[in-house]
Amino acid sequence: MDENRAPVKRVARVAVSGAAFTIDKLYDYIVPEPMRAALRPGMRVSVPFSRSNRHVEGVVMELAETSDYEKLKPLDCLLDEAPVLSEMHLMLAKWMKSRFFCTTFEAMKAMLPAGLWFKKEYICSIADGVDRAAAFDAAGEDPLAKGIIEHLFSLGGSGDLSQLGEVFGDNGNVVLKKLISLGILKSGMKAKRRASDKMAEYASLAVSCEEAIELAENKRRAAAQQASVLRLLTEIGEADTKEISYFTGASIRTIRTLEKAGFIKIEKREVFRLPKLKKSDKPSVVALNDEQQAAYDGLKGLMEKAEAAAALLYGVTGSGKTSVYIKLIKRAIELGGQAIVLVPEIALTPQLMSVFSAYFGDRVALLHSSLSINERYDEWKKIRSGGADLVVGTRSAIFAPLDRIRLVILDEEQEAAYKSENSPRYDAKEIAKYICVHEKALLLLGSATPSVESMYNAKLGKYKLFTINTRYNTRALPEVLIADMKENVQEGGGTLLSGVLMRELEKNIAAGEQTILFINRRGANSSVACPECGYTFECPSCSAKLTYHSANRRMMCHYCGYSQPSEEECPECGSRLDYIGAGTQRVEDELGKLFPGVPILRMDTDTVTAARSHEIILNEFAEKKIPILIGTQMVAKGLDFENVTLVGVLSADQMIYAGDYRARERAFSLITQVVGRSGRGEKTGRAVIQTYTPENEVIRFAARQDYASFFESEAKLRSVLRLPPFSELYSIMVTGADEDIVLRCCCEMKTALEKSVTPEMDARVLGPASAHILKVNNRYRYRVYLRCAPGREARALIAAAIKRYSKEKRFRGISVFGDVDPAD
DNA sequence: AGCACGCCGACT
DNA sequence: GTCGGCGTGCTC
Repeated sequence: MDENRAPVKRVARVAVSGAAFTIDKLYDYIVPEPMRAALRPGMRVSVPFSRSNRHVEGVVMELAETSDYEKLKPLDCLLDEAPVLSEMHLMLAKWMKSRFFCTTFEAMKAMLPAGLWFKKEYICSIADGVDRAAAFDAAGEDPLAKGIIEHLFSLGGSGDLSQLGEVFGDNGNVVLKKLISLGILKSGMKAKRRASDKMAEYASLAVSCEEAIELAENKRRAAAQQASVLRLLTEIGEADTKEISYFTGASIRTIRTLEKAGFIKIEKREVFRLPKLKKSDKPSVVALNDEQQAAYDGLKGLMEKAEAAAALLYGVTGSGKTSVYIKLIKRAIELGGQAIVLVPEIALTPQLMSVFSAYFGDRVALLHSSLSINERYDEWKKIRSGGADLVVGTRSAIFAPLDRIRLVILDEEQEAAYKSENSPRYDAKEIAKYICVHEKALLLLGSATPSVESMYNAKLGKYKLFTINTRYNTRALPEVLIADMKENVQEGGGTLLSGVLMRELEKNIAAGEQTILFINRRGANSSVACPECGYTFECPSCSAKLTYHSANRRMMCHYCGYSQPSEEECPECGSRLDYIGAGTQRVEDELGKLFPGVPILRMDTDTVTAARSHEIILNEFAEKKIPILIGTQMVAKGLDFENVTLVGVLSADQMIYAGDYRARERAFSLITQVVGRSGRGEKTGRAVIQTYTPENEVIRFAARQDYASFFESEAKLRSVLRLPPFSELYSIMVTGADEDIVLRCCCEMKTALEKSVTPEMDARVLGPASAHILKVNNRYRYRVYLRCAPGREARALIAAAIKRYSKEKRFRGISVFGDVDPAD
């Protein structure tokens, strides 16, 4: 042991979960003597907090010595044996607090798997020293009280409080309180981990192979099963006892007998419930073409320097960025490092996932949203114990507990999915930058249509730019037709499918080739409207329309989760309602009429369920050669079908003109990708883009797959409008039940901000503007924006404003949140 | 946020 | 008298 270690510190500085943003800071606690030796920063502890000394969770950020012990409380207990967060992650949490306006604890909570957290169970039990007679005596004639006491005794003295509430109803709670005040019952709390460690027993031979074989041969018929266990173990060395019993038919008891006899030994070991991976084909050697090789060489050079670096890999669709990633990851591992690969949404990139597992085998850990709590927890443990060199996952995988990170890759870096839409609203790209700077690692952003911000940084030289221009196998770009929907309507056609698209569809069906029709998400949700009077169903507590979900045949509110059964008739005029939405389903209907008998596959939130995943639908599409696939965003990415020679974008306009300043960028990216889907096999593809504004340059650039021109035009526009990356945009959202108070608070905050900005910040305060959905859960939502030059001062101003206005007495009942570069 | 403390009105 | 309403202030 290290004799010269610094003296054990007596004070722990803790980030607590009970503290809101306004009062969030590190709170000091005395570490009781017996815990001092074991306590280290990064461990979770339970501490008494506030006047009531309620027990809250916290994370020890640092250890210290301090002189005024008198006012400190001692911490209750340690919740971990070893730190769950590294020094780097603790620093990251502090930085996230200032960057994303969350508490330090919230930031750390986002870093750890849910399975690691404790679920508090409130229990109620018979008080010490109270026997049956005394308890029933106290209950008197109250049947409810008698029932509760009887129930508790039948449970062995204590029960879950919420369960008791369910069994005995609201009056039960009143009686419980009374019994507690009489001292008959006591309430308590039990902490339980959300995920448990799964243990398995492994058996192996305790004797040599030769002895085991001899033993097995000398066994009598009656002990045939014992013999087969021994034989199996001589062959495979060791195995899970459950598996042994499965393969040999021997019971666990038989195996135990062998252990008692000393022939085998059994040990308990932790096992990881890992998500099963589809084994893909054996990996071939990655061969790079000249451009790929050049990019790889440059990136490798950056990585080997072991200095923080950032690079943008701009490679057109189908240019083989993945091959470059794989070689780079291999190199990072050779250097003794580890890598993280982030993908925007795991469901959309199954191919990528299986490619990585084929190359890196079980040294890959997967972290994504569709893992169960237990699987996720186990993957996290596997990573922490050094069992993975490569972590592949969605946004939160950036927090993977690796300790030798050399490379972080963000694939499709322009995707909005990298920004968290719930608190803490962090941006995985920002986190990746922070981590790479601190770990002296290489950050690699990859995209076929880089975000304006990233390309701008590349042009400034902040990111090193690598370009791959040639498509793999040098396939030709698809031929793009732009269908003017204005003409279509004048000619008496519908508003969904243009004549151009119809003719191309006909050709494709006749040729036995496949078509993908893309409809964007907005409008694909079917809000219910009366065809006669136009009545729509609204959520009673939000200013949002209810949407129909065919899975449960209910109308639901996306914002608060309210739902009601669907109705047959319009409550206003009594006419029959139809539940065919405006989106994919309507297109499917129309196509069904136009091409009777032609199979059509639909992929949207309605048809994609747990049992029928994306993958299953896509396999069906590929294998059965179904002529037409209609879908939302989901069909736009990562799919590669040889027989698809026609792609249709049904309404390009909705994407371009709806929403925030990034709508054009998103539309360009999406259309470019969709068009790129066509003709990935031998045959050249075609694409049809339907629009009411064929002269729109976003559409023209996307049709030509002309990123360079798009970037130039968009960058100029942003520069003129002083939008990111030429400025920074912050939003402060104020919510409250009283619309007047919310608005008054916003106005006052705006004036205050205008006064406190300095000329150097070059700032403008905008708003107040109502949020995209004004009312959610009966709370009105308005925001004030601050647009200014990038810098720390602005963040401090925002943080101060949040603190000040959430405490302001005049604005009682409001909540204030801050957000950087808000997504809507 | 969440909880205790304290100061007022209604009621066994 | 006291139970409980909510306004106020604090959190190592």
